[in-house]
Amino acid sequence: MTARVLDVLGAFTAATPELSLTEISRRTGLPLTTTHRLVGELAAWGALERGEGGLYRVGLRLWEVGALAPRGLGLRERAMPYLEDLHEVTRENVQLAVLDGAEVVYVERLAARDAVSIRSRAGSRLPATATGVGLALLAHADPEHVEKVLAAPFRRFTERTLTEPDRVRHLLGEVRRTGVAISEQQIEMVSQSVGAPIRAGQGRVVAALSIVVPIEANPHAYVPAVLAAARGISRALGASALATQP
Amino acid sequence: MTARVLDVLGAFTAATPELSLTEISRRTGLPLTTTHRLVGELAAWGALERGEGGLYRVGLRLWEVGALAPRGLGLRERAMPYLEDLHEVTRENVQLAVLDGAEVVYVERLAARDAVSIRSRAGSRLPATATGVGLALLAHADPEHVEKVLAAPFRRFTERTLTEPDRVRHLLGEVRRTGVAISEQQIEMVSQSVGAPIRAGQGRVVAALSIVVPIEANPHAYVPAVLAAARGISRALGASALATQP
DNA sequence: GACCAGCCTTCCGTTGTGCGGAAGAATGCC
DNA sequence: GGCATTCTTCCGCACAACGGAAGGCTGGTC
Repeated sequence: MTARVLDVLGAFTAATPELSLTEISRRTGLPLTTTHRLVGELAAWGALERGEGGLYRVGLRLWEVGALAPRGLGLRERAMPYLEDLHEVTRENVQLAVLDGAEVVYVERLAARDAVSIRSRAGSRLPATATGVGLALLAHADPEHVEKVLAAPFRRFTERTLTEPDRVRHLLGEVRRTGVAISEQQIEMVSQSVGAPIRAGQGRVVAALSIVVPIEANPHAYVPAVLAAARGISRALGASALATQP
Repeated sequence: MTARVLDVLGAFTAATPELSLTEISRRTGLPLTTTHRLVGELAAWGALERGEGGLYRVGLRLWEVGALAPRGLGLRERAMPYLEDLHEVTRENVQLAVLDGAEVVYVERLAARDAVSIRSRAGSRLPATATGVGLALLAHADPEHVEKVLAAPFRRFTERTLTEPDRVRHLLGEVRRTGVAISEQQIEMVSQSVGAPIRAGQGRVVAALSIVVPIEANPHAYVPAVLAAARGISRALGASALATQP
């Protein structure tokens, strides 16, 4: 029955953070009565909250428990000073992400006012092969895992989105050599990103950061600043036993 | 049985973000077999993750769902530019919090390198009456709710921590008049905070921000900057129907 | 190398808790 | 006022969750 509780929580998305009881029932496929009961129990604990209009939303208590995730806010807490430095120095969007299967999950995103707009937000996911952070993470991931990722279907956003496994393998080799991943126009035609891996104890790559700049900009100009921030965070994590990815 | 699943999640704390199976069983009072089964189901979904040493921790998937909480990351996402402005201009610690019962929950905290150290982190809680953000929130809360809060036992941190209901009532009146809450030496003897309410659609107070400075500083000097940031965030939230507190 | 303590995993008989259809209340729209 | 939709409550039923027992695994001690 645990699965049902989690299905209810999984019904909420970034696009629809507030749902009616009936809508939750529809999305989870559970009978209305069952949904009513589960939602009531989740609300009593604080995992869900009910607004004035009768719509349910994720509650503060769940956010608090979620905030204990070492790979979530735990990571961003320690990375934050370096992200802010990079953000201040470059005046561009800065992102921090971890690998989860074939996707990256954005743990933090510092948007810049006049910068090119980006579609990620904290908590959102994108395919690893289509992002600077993802390429930086895959370049240092277990080769078996990389092959699994490349064997799965690719998701396309623009005509520049990578879709051939061999091109990705080649690019990952370049990333390993240069230490940075440059991803051009894969998500939006107007932007590119420069990503670098972040290491924790024993040198394992546990996260990546990237800066997102307009396609007209020279990405190589940002490489020193991105690498400096990534190294700063890596040093900050050096004493921590933050676990590696699968 | 929903309660058991949530009890398992509730076993994790900021002090102990990683737990063994036996420890989870101990903390929740559940038999080992039951704990094993529930933890396995939570891990299969991604709400928990198991590290190499066999310890469990809150998983990314739960953080992602938690990130959908409008009163959590939803709020901070929109507040962030103003928090960063305040942070940059003042070079002090900046916090964003919401009221939950008799406590405030910190949704964001921007620490400053050379600033007085503070004990809150995103996801942590403190009594509302003992903090700048809490006083700013209570000043504009439903009077019945305020009386409930004042009727409960007070938690003391320093000899300056407020513990008399009448003094709090008086102070809340001042906060309503001046628009800001100054909380001196209530949590740590070396610091004080300046808090201001943040309003959403229809003028309801839904959150508060504060700046934490050394006790030697003149708190009134920060009032204009704090109010400006609070008003900026309030305007940013004006178009949103972010719900009010209970 | 043997032994022990502590932790974790698997099995399986038992039972009580979760299930969900039915009926009705509430709300908003025409 | 009638209707459609959503939400709430009741309660008989059955099966999925329960958890003790047994055993495996690991690391430390002698």
